[in-house]
Amino acid sequence: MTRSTDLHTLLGDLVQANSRLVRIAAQATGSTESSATWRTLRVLQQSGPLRVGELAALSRVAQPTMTKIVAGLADRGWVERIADPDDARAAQIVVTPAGATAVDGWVEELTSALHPYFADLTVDELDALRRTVALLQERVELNDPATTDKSTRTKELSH
Amino acid sequence: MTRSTDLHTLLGDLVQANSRLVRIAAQATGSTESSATWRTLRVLQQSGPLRVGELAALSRVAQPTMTKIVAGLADRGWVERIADPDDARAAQIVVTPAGATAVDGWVEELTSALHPYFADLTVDELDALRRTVALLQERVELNDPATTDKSTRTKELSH
DNA sequence: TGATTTAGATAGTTCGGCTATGTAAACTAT
DNA sequence: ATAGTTTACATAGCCGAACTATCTAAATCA
Repeated sequence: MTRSTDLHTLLGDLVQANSRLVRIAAQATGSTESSATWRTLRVLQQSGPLRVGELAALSRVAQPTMTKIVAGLADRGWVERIADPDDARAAQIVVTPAGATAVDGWVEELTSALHPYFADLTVDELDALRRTVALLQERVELNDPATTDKSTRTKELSH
Repeated sequence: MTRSTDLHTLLGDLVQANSRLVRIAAQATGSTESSATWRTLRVLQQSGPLRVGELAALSRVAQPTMTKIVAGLADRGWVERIADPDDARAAQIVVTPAGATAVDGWVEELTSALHPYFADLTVDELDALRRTVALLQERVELNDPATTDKSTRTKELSH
């Protein structure tokens, strides 16, 4: 049905399907905490301690947005600010053990909720899904946004 | 390859990658209109005229949320309410030509923004991506929640 | 030292999500 | 036929997450 040359259509469909997947996940978990919370914790978990500005850039949100998210996380005891001895303006944000437990629990809840939708995949389908996730991670996950120029990504981003 | 335990991880990674993709798309387009707007218009385009309640269910949001979204769309002239002669409580929501133009433009903008990230896919990668999108659509797109029997999904949407 | 740049916090707005509840139409049962 | 119930949607009110603009304070530089 989709033409092989129609990458545009494919990407549009991908985003739409993703959008629906996120809605399903949101409803299925019934989590009172919201997506930005978990997104931020996962970035922190995978990248280690970061400053607010770095975290904002990696998460692709504006700095004041991240300031608020971090404030919320700190309120819940899920992150801590470690003062930077060399720069009194900044602090490293680190995930606490409680934060790690919370995010792990949420991932478990989320994946359990989605599992029924994907429990009966064939081997081929699973393979395609696995390769696509790897692909998306390679292209999209924790890579620097355009503002932080890396010569290895100049080509893609300047297009 | 320890498939069933892998699936959990895979789904978690999928959602996270999706979440990042959506952030990239949001920033790349610089669209002032927001995702719920386009999501709703696309659902309407693909399903034809719907009542607010049907639209909310298909979009997996609460009915008052959809009431607000539809009000915003109507303000912009992108949808219209067609009174139902048989039920004075309800109206069919239809996309106007202006709405169709707007959503098409946004999809074009979005996919153009994402294109550089995926322009250099190999044939195999493209194939995996295409099959995954088809898979996601089958599981997730415009279908009822998991409680609905799979064999009867996809039917009750047309008209 | 004084000026500039940088990191982050505040202020203020908008939007999209939710629940609870109101209202009027449609249905149902007597 | 009407009273009560159910249904469809709107309204009200809350909150989180996103944005821009601006402020403060620290670091850096001339």
